[in-house]
Amino acid sequence: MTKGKRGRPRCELAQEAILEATHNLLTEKGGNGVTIEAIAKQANVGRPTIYRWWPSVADIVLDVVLREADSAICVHHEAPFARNLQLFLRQSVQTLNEWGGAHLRFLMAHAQKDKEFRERFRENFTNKRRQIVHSMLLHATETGEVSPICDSDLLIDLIFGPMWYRLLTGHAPLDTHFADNLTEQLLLLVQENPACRKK
Amino acid sequence: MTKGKRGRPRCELAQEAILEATHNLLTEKGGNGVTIEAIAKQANVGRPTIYRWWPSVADIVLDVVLREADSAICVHHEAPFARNLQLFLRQSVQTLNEWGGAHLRFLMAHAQKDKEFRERFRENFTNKRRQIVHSMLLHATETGEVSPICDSDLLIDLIFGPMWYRLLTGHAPLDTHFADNLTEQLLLLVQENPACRKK
Amino acid sequence: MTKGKRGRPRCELAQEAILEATHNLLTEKGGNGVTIEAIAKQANVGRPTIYRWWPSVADIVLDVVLREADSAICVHHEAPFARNLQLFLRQSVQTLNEWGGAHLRFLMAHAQKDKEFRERFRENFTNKRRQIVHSMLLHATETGEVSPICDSDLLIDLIFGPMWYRLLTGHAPLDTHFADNLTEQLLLLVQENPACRKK
Amino acid sequence: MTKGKRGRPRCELAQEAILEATHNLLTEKGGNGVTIEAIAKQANVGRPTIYRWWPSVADIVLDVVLREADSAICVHHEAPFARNLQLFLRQSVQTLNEWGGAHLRFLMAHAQKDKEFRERFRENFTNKRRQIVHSMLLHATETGEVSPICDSDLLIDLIFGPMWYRLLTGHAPLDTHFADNLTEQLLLLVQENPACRKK
DNA sequence: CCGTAAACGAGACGGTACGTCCAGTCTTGTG
DNA sequence: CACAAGACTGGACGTACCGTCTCGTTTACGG
Repeated sequence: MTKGKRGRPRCELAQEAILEATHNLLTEKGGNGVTIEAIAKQANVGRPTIYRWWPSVADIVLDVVLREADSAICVHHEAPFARNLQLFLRQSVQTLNEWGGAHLRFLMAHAQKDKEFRERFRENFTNKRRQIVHSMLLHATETGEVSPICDSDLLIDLIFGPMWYRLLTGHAPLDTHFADNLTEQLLLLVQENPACRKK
Repeated sequence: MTKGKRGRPRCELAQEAILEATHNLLTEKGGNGVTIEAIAKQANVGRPTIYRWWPSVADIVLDVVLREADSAICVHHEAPFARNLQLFLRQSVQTLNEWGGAHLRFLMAHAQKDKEFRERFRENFTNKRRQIVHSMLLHATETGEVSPICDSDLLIDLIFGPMWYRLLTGHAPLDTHFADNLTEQLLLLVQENPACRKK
Repeated sequence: MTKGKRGRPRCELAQEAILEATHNLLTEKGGNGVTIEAIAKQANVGRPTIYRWWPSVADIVLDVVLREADSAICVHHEAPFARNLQLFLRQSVQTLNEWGGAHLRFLMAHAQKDKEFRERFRENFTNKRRQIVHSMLLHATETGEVSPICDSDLLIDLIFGPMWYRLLTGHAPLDTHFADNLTEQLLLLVQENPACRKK
Repeated sequence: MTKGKRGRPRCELAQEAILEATHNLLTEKGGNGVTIEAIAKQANVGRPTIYRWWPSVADIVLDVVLREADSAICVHHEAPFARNLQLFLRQSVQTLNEWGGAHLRFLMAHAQKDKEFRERFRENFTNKRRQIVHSMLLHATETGEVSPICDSDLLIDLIFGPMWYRLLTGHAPLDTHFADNLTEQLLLLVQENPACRKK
């Protein structure tokens, strides 16, 4: 007997509806309104159907974010590094303000409660985003735009850390001004940085 | 008619027990074990007694952290700024590793779900911590150790952001090595920083 | 175009497997283990296949019982009535103890929840069993072994009622001793019964 | 605040409401409508409140029946045994027809699925009812109205068995005619019964 | 020095959401 | 075209906590 696919194929409409319902609930009612029950109701779907494909609400939100984020990322290596970094930060900040803020705050909150999800989140989102920046840095090093990086991990922390920090605490706005100032400071560290050069 | 105080004075032992029980639950069972119910049981206290003094679990945790943090902060302005910054980061990192990690992760997670608590958290913890650094910077500016700061808010974000980021995502360790490297980079920004100087 | 048979011929093995699986589940796991899902899995059969032939689990169990019961019934009219009655009760009691108890308890329980099944159950099982006794009584009346029966329905209730009662409540064992004692009492009612004679 | 008393004193009111709601649901919608969820809704009660006091729906129904049954039992030992027996059967039959049928069918059905409940049911209902009859028989034996009973258990089975049997299968009506006929047959067994006398 | 009023433990209350089981239907690919 | 496999909607389950609300019972001030 061929092991192949038997049985009713999984209904993609259902998954689509679940993701969309989750997205809508997040943007409309914020993180507290995102419940398995509410999603199921909004998507006209049975609760067990949700559990068949996702282990928790947070994983659905993660899928929503990944799907949107994939289409949003655009880095042109041909452009100068300084411009690229500015663009990346501006885009990130803009996304957080437009729709992604509630999503990411929800994800990070859940990641603190569920150790296994924290790893999935890190693997599928955080590290992916870091790698984008890492490759940007590598490319800029080759072209000589930036000094050789001593501890690129720390540098990347300096890029994402402040954004997350502002997003989560809300002590100051996440605007273009912030993105540009951050860009400026980071460029200072990266260009003519004696601490890096010597290593 | 002197109204004065009638009735039984509030039992401070109860509050003490609640704070201690919360602390123990957090360190032993992690964030998920900290529920009003568990705290009440552990502290041998009725649940309403808790609600009488704190509006939510997170506020108890916040009190636990504030009490511990107050005793942990020690900044000596007489020391050189570079040394002070290093000390501050090392102490912060050490605290997060020893006991404070679970606490702060719990607080930040709850701050995402409860808007009003987010403000209390920001007011009583985040901003307090920022002010310490801010005054350090001001003092160092006066002594000429660091260049005049154009956007001290951003600079402070660059200090706390990476720490929170590592704490919450867990993608890399929060160790002395990290604290020292971060110190080094921050000092570069602060000393002879043309971007700041010119403004 | 010859009509002939198109498509896959229906598999009688499947129905066999379903009945056997149901029987096994009942005897092994008791009434709670008998679900459409479990039967389908045990019989290596799709659930819709079951629904094609039976409207509910109880109907499958009824079929299992009917099939077994048909082969178990053996009444010899030539024997004296007293002996026949004793044999019938002993056999019934023995069947309930050996395998049929779980089956009949399951059937009776379901009959209380599903009105339509209750009628099918009564028609195909209860009444069939009553008729066997009824014909026994009729034959015995003709031979003069028993007095003419005034209300044979009640008499038959007195035969089956106690058995069901013990089976369902479990307050006392269903053993040979019980069967013999019941036989004895019933014979008293049936032989030289003034209440019946006079009518 | 006049909406109703909340808090602890509602305790008894809640249980009252639960029992009444269960009773109403049973009589109106039959056994299938009796769900923990439906009861909770009908009684304006949280589901956990129900679980705090009863382990299952069947136990609630059992309480409903016990409460009603206690008030319905009336046996006058001064009356002659024959009259007493007739009264008992007539009352039992009447109760089953008026309201108790659905309740008892539900109880017996659940007793088949839940072994532990079966014991509670037997202990608190079945055996209680049997003891009433048992004491009636004992008293009648002392006064000489009935022959010494050889196997009173069996005799009691002959009283309750047919009633349950008719109730559960529904093959014949549970009316006064039935009660009187059953009384008549039982009296025959009990008076001048050689099978008993000789033992 | 005793009455009284606040704070206490205990825990029941109405609820919300959870994650699971199973029912019964529908859809597909295989033989 | 009957079948297995299995995904679908949906209803009820029993559990964990929530935040609110009495219950008596301390307990230390104020009359």
